[in-house]
Amino acid sequence: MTDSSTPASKKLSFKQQQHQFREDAILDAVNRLLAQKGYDLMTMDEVAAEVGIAKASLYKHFESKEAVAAASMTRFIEEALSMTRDLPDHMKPIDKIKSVVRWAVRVHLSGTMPSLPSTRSSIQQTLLAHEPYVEKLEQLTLLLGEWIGQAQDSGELSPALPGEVILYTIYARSCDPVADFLKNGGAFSDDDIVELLVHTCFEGMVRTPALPGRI
Amino acid sequence: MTDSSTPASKKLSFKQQQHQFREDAILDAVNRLLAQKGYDLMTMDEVAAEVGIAKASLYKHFESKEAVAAASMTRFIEEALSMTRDLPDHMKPIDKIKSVVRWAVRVHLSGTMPSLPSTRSSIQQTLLAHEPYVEKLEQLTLLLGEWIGQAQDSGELSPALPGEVILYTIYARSCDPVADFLKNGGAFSDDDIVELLVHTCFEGMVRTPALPGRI
DNA sequence: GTCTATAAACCGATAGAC
DNA sequence: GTCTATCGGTTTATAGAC
Repeated sequence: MTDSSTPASKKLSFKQQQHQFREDAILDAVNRLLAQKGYDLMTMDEVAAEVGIAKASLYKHFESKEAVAAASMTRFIEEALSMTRDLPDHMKPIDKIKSVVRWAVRVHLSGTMPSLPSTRSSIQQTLLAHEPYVEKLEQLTLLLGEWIGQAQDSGELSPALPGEVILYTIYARSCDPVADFLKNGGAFSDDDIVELLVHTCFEGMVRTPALPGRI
Repeated sequence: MTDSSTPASKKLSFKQQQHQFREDAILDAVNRLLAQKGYDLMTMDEVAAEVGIAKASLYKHFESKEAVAAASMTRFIEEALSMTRDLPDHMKPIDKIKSVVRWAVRVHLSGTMPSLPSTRSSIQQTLLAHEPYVEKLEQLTLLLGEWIGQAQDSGELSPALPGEVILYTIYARSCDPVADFLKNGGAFSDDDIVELLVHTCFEGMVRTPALPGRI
């Protein structure tokens, strides 16, 4: 179904290209709907309507609602992983970590962040049983964990905080509802919101002595 | 329906007491289910089963699922407001604010925090049209806004941060999924989790010069 | 593969007996 | 007010024609 491996040829046939294009369109729609309404409120009728095909056609590409959501989330994690791996080597660990959060908040604001860390979604356990997703997530966690350790060793992140706390906080801030509230308020640009969130995430809200006038 | 005003008598009749008791039991169940699964995944069958009555009886007390959820949320906000108002006057504004967050995280960890700031829940707009809820929420916001301003004036909170950002962050941290992750991890006690969350919320995750050994 | 039409399950809400 | 039984609507998933 999602098998795009064609051993002995670099180019895909026209039919395969069309198939791949259609599947990408489906995943785009799912991604958008997951960001807007979350898994439970998203219906397959909506997905089909947004793609512009019949619902039955949808089930020729993916065998269930859970499967299509898992595929969408997996594609998203792959993007996050590839973005993270592409960060230049010369950056300091703390700046790499901040870049990841910055990227995630920006994606969130653009309305294409599937609601990841919602313990209250019925897809959570399905996702944790979906190996491609878990695998990529573990690789991302490994990479971030390394940088967190380095940043703690160099004193850029607090060594007194358990690594898991920092890791979970980074993941959680990527879907922080504060971004939605501020965007709905309309008083700030997306760039402002990103910087405000990254600041409160890493520096907190207390007065820091080294602060200049603005933030 | 929720009319408990009996003008000329301090005591409620037995029937009224029983009615009130039953309604409290319903709201308790709704509160628990809202915390566990959120509004959309909560079913009226579950609520009825948890209370131990038939679903039709539920509808004698509340006219709809939306109404019963709104009543539960309103009762919760009233508790938060009353807890906030009861904070001793001699406390510094920053400590009052921290106390509110501490209380909220503790409630969250106890499994009785209805999922408030979920922009992706279908009850959000219903709630904002429910006057008793909005009224209490505004009073709470007013109180917190005052303390935030005072804490910024005295330099305990960063004056460079817009007040709305601090306010929204306080609300958001009360339902932070990080608490769930850490609790599921099992490596920390509830007290530990509360302190870790409050710390990252106010002090951030960077190394603060004034830090002693632990946190 | 795509469509229309429909089955099967679930859920919010109600009817009517007691 | 509480119950059982059921309606009406929605949603996931599929059958079958093209």
